Amino acid sequence: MNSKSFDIRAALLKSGKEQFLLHGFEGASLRTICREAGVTTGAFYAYFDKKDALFAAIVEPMLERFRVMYNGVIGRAMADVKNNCGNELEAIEFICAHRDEFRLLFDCSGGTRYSGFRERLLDGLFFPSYKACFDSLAGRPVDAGIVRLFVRIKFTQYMELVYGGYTMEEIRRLIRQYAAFTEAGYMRLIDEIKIAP
Amino acid sequence: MNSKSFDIRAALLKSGKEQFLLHGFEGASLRTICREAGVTTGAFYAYFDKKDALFAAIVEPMLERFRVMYNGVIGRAMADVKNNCGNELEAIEFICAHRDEFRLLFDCSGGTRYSGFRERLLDGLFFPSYKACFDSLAGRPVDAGIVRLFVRIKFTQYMELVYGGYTMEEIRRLIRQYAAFTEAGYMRLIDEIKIAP
Amino acid sequence: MNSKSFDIRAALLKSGKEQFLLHGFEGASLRTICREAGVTTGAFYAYFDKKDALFAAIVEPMLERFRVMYNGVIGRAMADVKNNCGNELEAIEFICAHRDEFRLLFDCSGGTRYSGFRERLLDGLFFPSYKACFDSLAGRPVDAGIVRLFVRIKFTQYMELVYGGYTMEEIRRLIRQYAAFTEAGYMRLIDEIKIAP
Amino acid sequence: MNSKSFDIRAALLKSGKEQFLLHGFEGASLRTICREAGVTTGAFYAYFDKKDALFAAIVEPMLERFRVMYNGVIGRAMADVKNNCGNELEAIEFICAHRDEFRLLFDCSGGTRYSGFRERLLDGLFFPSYKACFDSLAGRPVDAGIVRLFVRIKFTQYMELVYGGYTMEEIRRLIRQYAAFTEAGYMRLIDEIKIAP
DNA sequence: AATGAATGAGGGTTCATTCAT
DNA sequence: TATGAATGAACCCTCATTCAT
Repeated sequence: MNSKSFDIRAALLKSGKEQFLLHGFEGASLRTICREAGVTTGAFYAYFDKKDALFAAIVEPMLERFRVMYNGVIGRAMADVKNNCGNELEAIEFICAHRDEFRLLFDCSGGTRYSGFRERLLDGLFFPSYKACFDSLAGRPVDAGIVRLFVRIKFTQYMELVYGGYTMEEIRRLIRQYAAFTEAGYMRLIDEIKIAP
Repeated sequence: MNSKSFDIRAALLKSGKEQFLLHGFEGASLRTICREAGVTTGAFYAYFDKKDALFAAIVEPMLERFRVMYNGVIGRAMADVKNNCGNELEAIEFICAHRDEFRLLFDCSGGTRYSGFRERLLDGLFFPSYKACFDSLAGRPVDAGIVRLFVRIKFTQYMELVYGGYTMEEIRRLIRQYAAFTEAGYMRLIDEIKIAP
Repeated sequence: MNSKSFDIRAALLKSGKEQFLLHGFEGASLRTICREAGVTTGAFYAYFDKKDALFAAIVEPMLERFRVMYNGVIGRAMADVKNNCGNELEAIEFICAHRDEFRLLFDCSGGTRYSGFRERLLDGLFFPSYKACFDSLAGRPVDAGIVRLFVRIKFTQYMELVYGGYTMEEIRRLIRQYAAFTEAGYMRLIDEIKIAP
Repeated sequence: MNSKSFDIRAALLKSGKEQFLLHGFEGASLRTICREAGVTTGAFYAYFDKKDALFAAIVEPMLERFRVMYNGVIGRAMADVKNNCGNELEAIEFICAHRDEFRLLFDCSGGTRYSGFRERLLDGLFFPSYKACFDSLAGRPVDAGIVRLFVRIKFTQYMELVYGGYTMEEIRRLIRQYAAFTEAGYMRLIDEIKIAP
């Protein structure tokens, strides 16, 4: 792969990302993607098998690292659930650094192999790990519904930060400010989990 | 408009809502919509100018009432910001009662004039009214960023409830339960808004 | 279906038959078929689901009658195997009357649901019925290989008549002339089948 | 042409033959042919002008020898038309030895310059030589139709043997067996040619 | 001699929209 | 008012062929 083909591949990834974000996977036109990349439609298929492969190539490199990272974060969060703020910040920073890719996965992946990614992530990855975390904290199985809701709300809150149009610097500040809002309530939730059935 | 035309129009609105929810605006086929409504494609254009007009006709009646209602809610919330929980519950009940239409606007409106509805709602409607509310409470302009975040987070929390598959009864219970989590922090936020620059 | 749509359907069947015969099913272009029929490509799909459905619509009506007729022919041939010449003439006349459709099925059906039609016809329909016929004549199971060969050769001979560019009148004459050639040998084959192991 | 070019050319001929047999000339992909040959698409055009030239290069060497051989066979058949069975066996053996190439010409040549090869072979080569043979035997012009039919039927019979999945040994045996069927009738045909107008 | 990226037309198919009836 | 056939552009994708390297 010489530097020119690298450029074309990169240009396709770039315009693909743009078009998928604008119109969703199915709504985006390969012709437009190619035109924006300064390439004919035929050339596309020298780089990607199908439309779906372009989408995958945009998100997969990030996903690889996300999977690795998330396992580390969740491990540490399990070990120290009260002070998992630092760990979560790490995760948020990662997501912020790849906010486009996550938006692709959440909102623009209909018709790809990643369709339903958000639900699988929440119910298949975040929920089980948080459930285990809370169960361990409470010393007993806590209500699944409340955990599920907690996970989804926590997650969407972070997504608001990510998609709110803030810079990473602003996000760091907002999280600090917001901690004032959540910490007191968070402590109460932990207590309630420990006490209530 | 006789009763038959009314039926056809209603059938188109119904099947349009179904198909838009299933496949999004751009993904939905007008032919399928017409077939499901038991109507020919030609007949469609006797009732609606274009595909987009069908979408608008589905959401607009609800939007009219929502705008009216929201102005009422925000007025009362302004008057009693500490106990706006009841007011918000009214709004949530409205959204729950029209959750399909809101989901159309949030997740299925790409390609319509309502594309980006969520952002416009948050930044153009909710944010200004909450900002005014908080400014009035604090007696001075409070930090716009923290208000904007507050609005977005509060909103997404409610949306999780609305789209979490809960019944209205469960939602009421969850909001009460969840209040344990938010109240303490909420009070602190109010304090901070009152005190901090 | 008004007379105009009937015309278009008929025109599509006609130009489809022509193009499929010229270039085979896969080699034929739907755009060309439509152009020859004086119709846009989009219109095609008002009459046929897919390219394959056009092919099916061309051959299926004839096939229906062929199946019925063949069962009749084979029944009579079984009853009077020595003088089945008349029966076979009936079959040949039918095939001649639909020689284009048979050529489609034999030589131009790659890629359609009828792919391999010739082999299925010979091995699945003609062979079993001739085998039964010969077994009954000989009073014992005759060699399957010789029957299979007999069937295939007999069949291809007839196909030569059909595809030889002869008129039906010429074919009748040739079959009569040709009978002089085959009859003597045919008698010997029957004898051999009766005697040999 | 060094040995490497020879290898590449040979590899292209080999994979070309395979792909043309599998998918027909038009259905076969030049890219696949090149990939199977372990060669880039660009390299192909160092050896062949166009796709069609590859097809020609596959069948032409065999065709050259076939034409030479056929002229010899027909010469001897002319000299001894009654016992031309041995001569024909020679032709069949040749075809068997190159059955792939003949199948390319008969069934896979649509779109090449050899399209319609079978008809040209029968009407342009076999028919005239058999016609001359029979005219000479009868001492006068015999009916062209009956000769044409004779040629076509004889040919298709042999082709059934060649493509029936038999070994050369089996084919020899079947021809002997089948002679029982044809000989008697064949004699009558000769007589008829000699006598009838 | 050989590469393989790039072309651009064409493949089958679906689409929102129009219009003669 | 209502039809539904017809349009023609656009969809994703594959093709034989070319050409700068």
